[in-house]
Amino acid sequence: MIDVRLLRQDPAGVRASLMRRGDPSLAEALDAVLEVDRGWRAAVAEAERLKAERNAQNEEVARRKRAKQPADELLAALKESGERVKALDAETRAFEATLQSSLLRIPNLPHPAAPTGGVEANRVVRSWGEPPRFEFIPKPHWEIAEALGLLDLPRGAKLAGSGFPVFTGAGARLVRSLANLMLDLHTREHGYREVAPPYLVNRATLTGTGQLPKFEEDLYASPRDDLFLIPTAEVPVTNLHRDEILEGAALPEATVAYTPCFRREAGAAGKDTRGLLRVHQFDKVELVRLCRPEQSDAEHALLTGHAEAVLRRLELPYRVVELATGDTGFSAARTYDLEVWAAGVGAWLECSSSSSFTDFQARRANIRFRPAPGAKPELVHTLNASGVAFARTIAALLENRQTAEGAVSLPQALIPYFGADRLSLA
RNA sequence: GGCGUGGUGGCCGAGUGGUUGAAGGCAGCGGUCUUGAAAACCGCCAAGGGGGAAACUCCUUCGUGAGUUCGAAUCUCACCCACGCCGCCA
Repeated sequence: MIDVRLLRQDPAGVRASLMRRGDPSLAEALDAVLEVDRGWRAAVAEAERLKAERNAQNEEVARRKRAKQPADELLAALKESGERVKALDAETRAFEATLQSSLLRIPNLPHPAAPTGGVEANRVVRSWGEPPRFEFIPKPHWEIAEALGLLDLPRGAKLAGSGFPVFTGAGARLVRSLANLMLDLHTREHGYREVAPPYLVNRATLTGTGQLPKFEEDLYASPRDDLFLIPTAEVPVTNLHRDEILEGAALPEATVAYTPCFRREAGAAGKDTRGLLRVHQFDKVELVRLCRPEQSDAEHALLTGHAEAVLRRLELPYRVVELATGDTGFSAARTYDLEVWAAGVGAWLECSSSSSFTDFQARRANIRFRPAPGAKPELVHTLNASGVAFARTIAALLENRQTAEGAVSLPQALIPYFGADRLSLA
């Protein structure tokens, strides 16, 4: 959620910043918020005035009762003003509800340094590794996986529908070894605390990180229980400290979680969806950091580096793309995507998204910290990055490291986890 | 899923309609005493939000929401959560 006080203080500045996202409808949304806010403030001021008046009268009533004096005329006046207070309270609540629901649908303000524009303005900020060269035409991962018995897409479709892959045999073992490799890397070398959170969460949790109320249709839900399957571990992990005040000394806080992710990806059928390119369920190791506001830019760089370390460890060539304002997600102020090269499909695949959310999620989730003992609480800044998503990483791994004989050689770092140096038929 | 009990300040725990924002205890902070510490004794001490340079001041808060009432921690309803027992289940 954006800061209402900032909006009151500098409506033009907020508007200009939001407009960098390139969505004209945001201007109207902002006007609506400002108008509701004016009404709200007027109602609150009037209600406060009336209540103060009534408090004084009530005290007098209590005093007279103790003194056994009559207070009939005061009671009559109180009854009358009570009606007005009730009406004003209802009005205030209505304003509040409207204000809240409008604000919850306005995206974060872009980071000043983020490039302005749509996807065409995204820029590659660095890259690592060389795309492999082959003496043969490299196959796409779904062919490799089928030949080696790593993946059973038809049976996944039978169980749940297309986009729900079944990893089989060495494929399942590969998933497990990747999870261990990534978790060990982040916990032992990058200092993250590991958690295993719920995969179903409530509305408050999804509102905290920004998926609700605006993107309910992207989520799988259990309506009877009013619970939703997490689209990313960011949701439960960031919300661990919802409605809490952290000690300043506890920041920055770094948490890692390995979970499946469930995404409806509605209307995404067709191109770019074959094999593991776009699925409804995939595993991901997620990194979440909470920090002081002044730390968040440095934390963002550090976090992105932690995600990159996974791809380096897996010896997968990748590039880092800084997203332009129009391509940046709803809650994020700035995002770097990590795109891994996949030789079989001949494309850069997004396998991690590293974002800084400034205080946007913290305000929604009410996550604060105490800058110093005894000081007033302030909102933290939240950041997260995939470290990394499995499906596309596995696709890249199979495609880049396939051999002429139809096997797949594994990167050094993965061998001890997997227990063999290659995936092959034998 | 059924029945029951309960949710009060950092913690424990009083409190069934009017100085209760909340007794008492513990913890914490300051002091007396002591070579130092402990013990004992005395004093202070809820949180969050708004305004203010500050002194200070206003608002909100007794699980959440709604209701009754001039007035609610206290009465009514709904919901959430915790614990116990039964049932079911990996």
